[in-house]
Parts: sequence; C-alpha cells; structure tokens
Amino acid sequence: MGVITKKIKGTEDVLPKQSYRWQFIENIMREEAANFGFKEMRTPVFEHTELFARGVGATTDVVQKEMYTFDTKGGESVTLRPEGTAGAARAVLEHALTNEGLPIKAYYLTSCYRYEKPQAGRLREFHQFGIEEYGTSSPLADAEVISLADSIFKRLQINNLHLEINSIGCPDCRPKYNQALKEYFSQFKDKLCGNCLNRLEKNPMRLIDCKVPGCSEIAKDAPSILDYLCEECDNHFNAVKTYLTTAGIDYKVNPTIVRGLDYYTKTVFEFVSDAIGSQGTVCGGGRYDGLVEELGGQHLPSLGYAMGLERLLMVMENQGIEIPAPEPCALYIAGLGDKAQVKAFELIGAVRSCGLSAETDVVGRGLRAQMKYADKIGARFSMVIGDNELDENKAKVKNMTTGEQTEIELDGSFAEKFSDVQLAAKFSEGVE
RNA sequence: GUGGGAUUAGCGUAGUUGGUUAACGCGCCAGUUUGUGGCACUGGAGACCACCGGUUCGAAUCCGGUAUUCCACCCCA
Repeated sequence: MGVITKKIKGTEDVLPKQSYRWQFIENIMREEAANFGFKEMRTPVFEHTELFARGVGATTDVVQKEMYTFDTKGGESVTLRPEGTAGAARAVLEHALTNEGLPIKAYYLTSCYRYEKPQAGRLREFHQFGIEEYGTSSPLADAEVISLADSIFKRLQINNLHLEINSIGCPDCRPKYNQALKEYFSQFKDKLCGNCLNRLEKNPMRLIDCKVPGCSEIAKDAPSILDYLCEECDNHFNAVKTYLTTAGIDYKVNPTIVRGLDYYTKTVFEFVSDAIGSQGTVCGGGRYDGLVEELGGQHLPSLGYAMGLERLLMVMENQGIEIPAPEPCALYIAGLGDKAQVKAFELIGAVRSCGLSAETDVVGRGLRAQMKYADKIGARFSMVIGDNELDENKAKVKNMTTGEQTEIELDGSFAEKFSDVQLAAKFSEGVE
C-alpha cells in the first residue's frame, strides 16, 4: 500500500460505522455542560507559537519536544494546539470577555496535536472535551467543575474511575515547598536518576512522581506539599474537599499529583482508570489562577480541565457499556423497472420530508438484492413498487420484524399514512 | 527519545526440517425459473504474504534494515 493510502502515524479515522459512538458521548458532554451553564467556544487549531510557550510553560515537555510547530509563508512561527486552555485564555483576553460579566464559563470539543510516541490511548492527533471557567477564586467553582465531570461520567455509566485531588499551592507557598524539596532530595544526590538531578533545581516538584524505583523510594519520605500550604491555599483546599463531599463525590487526596503544565495553581485533580493500561488518566485539570496574567491580562483566577475522548471510549468499551445504536432506516422502497424507480424516489422524498429516514436503490440491483440490502441496513419497513402498484396506485408496506403487511395508497398523503403505520408498530412493540 | 513484542485478502486466523496455482471463517458481489430480506446451497471478486535488501537453484518461511502497530518507560488527555 502506497503512502497516499496510509494515514499518518498516530492518527485515527472514525469510520461511518463507529461515528455514533463519538456523537453519543459528545452529545452528553454538550448537554451536561449546558446544564451547568457552560457555552461552547471554538478557537483556531493553530496559534502563535509564543502563546503556548508562555501559557503552557517553556520548560514543559509538551512545549519543549512535543509541539507541531512550523513557519508560515509569511515567516511567522505557528503551532498546532497541544491543548485547549491557552487558546481559550487568549480568546478571553482578545475579546475582553471579562466585560460581559464574570464568571466566563465555556467548553470546547476539539482535536489537539502532540508529537509523541504513539501507543494505545496516546495519539498524535487526539480529541478533548474541555471546561474553562474564568473569573472566580471560590472553591465552589472547583467543586462545580469537578462535579460537571462527575455527572458526565455518571451519565455515560462509567463507574471504574477514581478521582484523585491535590493542591500544589500558590506563588506564596510553593517556593517554600520547593526549597524544602531541594534540601530533602539534595541529601540523596548520588542516588537520583539523571532526569531528577536535572529537575532538582528547576522544578523540584516533578521529583515527587518519578517512577524510577530508586527515586520513588526516596520520594516516599519527601515533604508533602500539604504541610507547606499557606493559610489561604489550605483553606481553599479544605473547602473544595468539603464541597465535594457535600456533592457526594468520592475522592482521594494524592499529594504526588503535580501535573506537567506550568499554569496550574492550588487545586489539581485527575480522574484515573486502571483498566486501560498506562495511559489511564481520562480527565485532568485544576486551577490556573496566574494564567491570564501570564498572558498579559489582569489577574483573573480561573480553572478547568480536559477529558480525552479516545481514552473515554476505551474505558467505556473496557467496561462493556453499550452505546445506543443510531435509528435504522424507517422505510426502504424497492423499485422494479425505471418507472417504478422514479416513483420510489418520489415517495422516499415525501417520507424524508416528514422527518423519517427512507432509502431506495441507487445501485441498480434486482429485487432480491434490494431486499437483502433493506435487511442489512436494518430497515424497519420495506415496500416493493412495480407495474402492478403503479396501475393500482397502492402498495404493501411490510414490517421487517413481524412480516406483517399493510396496504397503503400511493397518493399525496402517503408519507402521513406511512408515518401512522410506523407509529402503530412502535406502539405495539412498546405495549408488548 | 529508550527498551521489548507483533505484521499473511476489508476483519479474524492457518500455513517451519525453506519447494509446484498461499488455505479457512466472517464480510462483500452474484445466482438458486416467472415480483420480496433473515436460513441454506452454489459460484465469484479480493493478498505483489508490511516495505527494501541479503542468503539460496528456490523465501510467507532464514538474516539485516525501514515502516506501522501494541506493551512498558517518559509525558499527558
């Protein structure tokens, strides 16, 4: 197979047979977001590279080695978005949305791009549902946002995720914690992995979740951020926990969650599955009170999170959750001969105008093959039109599950009559 | 970026002491007398055995490289 018929590494096609699965979860996300007062926001797939460098953080892995960055013909450096928050924050600033009243509550459903080594649950083009809330420092907002994620999972009937939360402090308390970490880990300099040694000065919090056995052994007894939170952060964190409990949401405090994007402050959280392999974080996010300011705006406390749609679908599949299949074709009309085929075409048009799905042969197949096709697509009813039907202006509509046939006149009110037959059949199925 | 496994028709698989037209199931297409699907039967299409190179008289089969994919690390959704 040549290059032109091969998709790019780390990308996936969603084929017609599968798309309903995506639509199902997307619809639920849209509905739940709307119930919580969030409106959709759509931003461009690419932005100035500098936006991500500043927003996500110049020292992060995402920015340093995973971005799709290229120069335009005009010589600008642009980057395919590796995540959704930076673009959203940019749009908030650019359009001065703060003037429309706070908080700003938005969601997005989009593709993101990261140049990583692909494996299950980690693609180079992947899709996220994300929540963005700007202009509130209240812990109630943290709980609300988490609660939105939780209700989405509940509506999807996912029950094998667990919520882990942490607070990583603010610019007041974190430096003290970082200092404590440096002092602690410096005692073990000769035992740390190279990666950790590099990070010891720049970003000591990352040492806490290092998976290298020797490091994780040392990290076990490292000081906990929770002992270093300033009074404000501590109060905030406690309030978030209280609200979560009030909302009936189970959580586990995990002081080793630090997150790899620089913009996080205070609350961070993850919904994790242990059923889909090592890429188990289905949803991750937190508070980023300094982000808007970092991008040149006012101080605007904010928060949000992103869910990976591919991972979510994996979790659902793993849990055996059945996603309702789309409604099949309501009526298939088989045509015998050119004249009848024209009539069939006319009739399905009328049925479609009533909001029902209808199909007829567009391939030129014989009657038997047409019936097989009707069966294959799961058509609820079928009808055959040939010379006899044209002469009498009547045809028999066949219920494909019961085999029952009903005669209908092929006049101007055909579509309405068919609609009645269809309703009656649905009614009797329901009653039975 | 590091390490390991896999790669045979659309899908799932069989195929080793290397040897004539690469097999099977599902799916697809068509037919099984005159105008009716599901079942069954018959037939058909569809694979340069991932790609490139090497060993050999001869390679799907052995060796090397590349690509893709999966697993773990890393990172994250």
